[in-house]
Amino acid sequence: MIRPASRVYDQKTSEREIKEWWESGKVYEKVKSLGSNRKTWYFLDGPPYASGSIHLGTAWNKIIKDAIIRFKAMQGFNVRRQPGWDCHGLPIEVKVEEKLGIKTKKDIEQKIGVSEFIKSCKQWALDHVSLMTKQFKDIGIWMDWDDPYITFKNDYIEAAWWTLKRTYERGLLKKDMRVIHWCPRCETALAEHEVRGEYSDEKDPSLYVRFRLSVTPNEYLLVWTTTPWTLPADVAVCVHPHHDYARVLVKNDIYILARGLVEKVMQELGVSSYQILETRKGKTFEGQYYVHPLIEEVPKQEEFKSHHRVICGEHVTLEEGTGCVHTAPGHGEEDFEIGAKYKLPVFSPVDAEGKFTADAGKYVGLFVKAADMIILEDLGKKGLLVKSGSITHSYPHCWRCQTPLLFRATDQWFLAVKQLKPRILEKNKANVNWVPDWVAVRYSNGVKSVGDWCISRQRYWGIPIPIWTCQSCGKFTVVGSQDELRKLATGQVGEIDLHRPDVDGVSLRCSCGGESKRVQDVLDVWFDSGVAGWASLGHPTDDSRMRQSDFITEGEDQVTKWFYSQQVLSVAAFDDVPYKQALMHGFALDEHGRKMSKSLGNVVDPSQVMERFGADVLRFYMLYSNPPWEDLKFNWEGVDAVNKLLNVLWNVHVFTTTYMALDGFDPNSTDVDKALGNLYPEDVWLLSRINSLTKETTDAFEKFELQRATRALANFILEDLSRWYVRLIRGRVWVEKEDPRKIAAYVTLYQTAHILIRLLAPFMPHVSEILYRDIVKAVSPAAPDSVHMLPWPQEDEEAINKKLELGMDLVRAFVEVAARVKQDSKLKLRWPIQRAVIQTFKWEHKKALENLSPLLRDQLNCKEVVILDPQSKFPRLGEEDFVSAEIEAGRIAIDPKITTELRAEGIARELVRRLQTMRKEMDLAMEERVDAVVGVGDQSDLSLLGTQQDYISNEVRIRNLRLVSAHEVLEEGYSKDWDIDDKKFRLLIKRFT
RNA sequence: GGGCCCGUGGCGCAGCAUGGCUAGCGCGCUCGGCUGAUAACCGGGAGGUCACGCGUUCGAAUCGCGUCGGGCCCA
Repeated sequence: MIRPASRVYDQKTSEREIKEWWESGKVYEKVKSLGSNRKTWYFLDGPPYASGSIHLGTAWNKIIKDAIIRFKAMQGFNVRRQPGWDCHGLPIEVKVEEKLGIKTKKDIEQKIGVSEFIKSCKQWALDHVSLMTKQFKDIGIWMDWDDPYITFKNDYIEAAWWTLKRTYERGLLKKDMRVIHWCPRCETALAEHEVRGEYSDEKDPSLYVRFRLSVTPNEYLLVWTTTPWTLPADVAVCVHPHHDYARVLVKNDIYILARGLVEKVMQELGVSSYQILETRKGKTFEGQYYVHPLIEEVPKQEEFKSHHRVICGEHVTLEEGTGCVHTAPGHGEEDFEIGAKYKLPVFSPVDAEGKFTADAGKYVGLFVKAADMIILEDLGKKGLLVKSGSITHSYPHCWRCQTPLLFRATDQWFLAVKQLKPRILEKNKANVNWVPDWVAVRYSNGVKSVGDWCISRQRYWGIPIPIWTCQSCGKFTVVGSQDELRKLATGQVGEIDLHRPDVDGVSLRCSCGGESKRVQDVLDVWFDSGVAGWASLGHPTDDSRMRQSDFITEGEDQVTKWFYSQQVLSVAAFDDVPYKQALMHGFALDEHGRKMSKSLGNVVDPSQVMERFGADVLRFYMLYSNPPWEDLKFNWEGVDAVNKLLNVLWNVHVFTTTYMALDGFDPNSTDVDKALGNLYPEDVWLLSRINSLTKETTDAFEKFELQRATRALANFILEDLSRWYVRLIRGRVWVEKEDPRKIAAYVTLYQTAHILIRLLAPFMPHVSEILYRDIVKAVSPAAPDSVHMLPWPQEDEEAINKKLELGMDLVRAFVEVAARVKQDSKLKLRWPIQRAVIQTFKWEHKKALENLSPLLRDQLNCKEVVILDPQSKFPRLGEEDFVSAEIEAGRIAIDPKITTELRAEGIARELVRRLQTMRKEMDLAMEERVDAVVGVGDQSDLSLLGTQQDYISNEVRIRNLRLVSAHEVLEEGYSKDWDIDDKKFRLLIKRFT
């Protein structure tokens, strides 16, 4: 039995109840088992980082995924929907350091101990996995929460090891000394992509230093730098070979600098009088020796004297500085490269903490930035400092601790991405469908500009790099699995957690007979998530473990991160890309399009939205306000609009269930075929619309244009269903007898709702479940338990009638304009009119209106409608006193004369409305009958209303209706005085029990 | 400095691939109306240099170039 739904929908309570039922009834498991022998659709979840709690962006990400997953499951696929968690890496290490109150790597090793530290990191990750899992569940995200992939599990680590071994076998893994970004606080290398977007302004010294040429005592190379601390490591000065350089005489000294910069530099140095002695190409200075400016302070530089000269490099720019670039191969990328060409020593007298080593002579023990001022002083004392000032420039910082990064030359492990690039681009182009399509451009631009990938980190909480180096022969061994480790180990390896410090304790036997020790590094976390495609399926042993994901989706920052790292590792290990379709989504910004940040105080927490509106509203809103790939400007008013939509949907449900319950409507015992034979045009129309909607929603889903789907659904619910169809059938459902035309409306409504709730299910999983329960499960106990177990609706092309849909649009347009005309003529809408004349401009439109004229007549509230051919003569204003108006499709004229009969009907309608209001105020049940007295102030109206008694009684469900003069209303009951059209009325309703 | 995306009434969006009606919709404001599903709805009104400039064209919100602002990424 269908029962009337409660009048208001309490989202929070209902959603909680539904979730509990999903849990207790194992509904998710049932849905999953439906798919077990169907075709697999492999979705891969990009693992969120398990440190904080979820924010709007993470919520949006999972909401998009969930909607698509649910859609695919309903379409009949066996959807792989395992969630993942990214658990390793510096962010958690930093949090744990804070928690333990420690600051340095020494503290970790000496105060806490690596083992304890790892334990704390693991616990931190687990705590946050469970916190975030709960938060995702609250939003109604359906994934395998009990069986996620977790990057710190042994089998996951083994998959990463296996992958690394693959890269080694293919000659893509190499150890190299490189100059890379280094965080002196975290004491580790950072990869290119970790530095991306981490530039912010930093104030640094800006100084001009002169390097004296060895042979000519008063001639100098003029050098500009913002990092005086790199001068102790300077070994050469670089000029551009093809640019002009000038020898400039200032007082008794000669300076060499780029010709094009002379004026600018002289002005900056405050030199007004100078003379350009000569201009030569940079190349001509090559090989000229200079005296290192800190030769006394840094005795080690004595060893490099043969290198202290002018070299040439095309990387030198004339945009700033002097065109003479001091070169320290140990502290700059370009310096390192040009240094390699000239075989310069890579001198880097700086340790992991950013302090000078003994090689730096007098500066030993100083933090490099702190040494800046001292170096400045020393240069000043020696008369080599020409000018010092300061500059604010953009400089990279550590993404975790905000420490300004240094460049430092160290031994690191690299993946030869440069070598792999052409293959990545080729496979990507052939095998990946990017959504939207322009992301493909963004992606390949990113790949083209990328260098080799530094995968080693000098940290603890990460996948240990499975490389062991022989202490005697230096050969290294890459281990691909736990088994292999046991086989090669010198001793017995029992149960082992593959993290540090346990793995560090395992020594291997080298083929030379020597003993191998593990390299101390761990892997970059982006390596972890990069292998998710196969690591989540278990430890691979061969190529067969490669399975392409059918679909992945992440935020736009991941284009050069996760989308990229996956492709690199997959092409390296399996020679193919690991996913077929990638949808890039935007960022969740505040309502003004600014980034949400704690410092701006504009952060909106998803739980705030849920608290006020529930999960369905949050979900629908986030998929409604934007295309997924654009940034979402979060806006409370928009959320409110969706809430109203939900309210309207619920009201339609209340309407439907109320009347169906009243009439005991049962879709299973009703003769549906007979009812379908009695359909009104508006019924046929609604069935056409719901099928058109199905088509549109499916198409939008397939293209991941989720906003198109939600907007079409919202439009249907508001415009077609609530504002139009319900209005049209109101009269029919009010009829009290068993009327086939009423049943036709119920059948139509029922069939429509049955489709609608399925279309809504991926977006609003809770409310659609309730609607399903109330109208489907209530009458069909054998139906599946959950709406989410139903198949996705397939549109019935036969039911789609575009001509009828067009006709109905025209009806609505004419009804709308008629209301305007009446209002302009001061005719109340409720008062009927005699005649309306309509003319369309096109035959096609006239044909579309066929069969709709009775409907038009009712909705125009008139006695007679004439629809003219496009070429007929249309009544002009004045000709018959018609009032008229024109719309795009045609025009309409109405007769504004109010005859006696029309007046009677009009007053009757006014009375009905007021009596209904009174019934409502009395809180009468809808079908409850009453007695009523209508007291009329005006005698002529009293006689007029005689013809309307039946009408009034019917509409208001009155058993005995008395029409009397107003002063004669004296009985007991609920009475009220009214003023209608300046006439007095006294109405009285009496309930009888 | 480079790549990609976005910029339409106070706010949030549609329209733009295939240039052409009076540039639509929702929220908000305002006046009026309707209502036994509806704390819903309908109609009128005020409110727009379609970021700006130049160009192509008979005609540009729509196409091209440039500038400015926002976002992500790269340097």
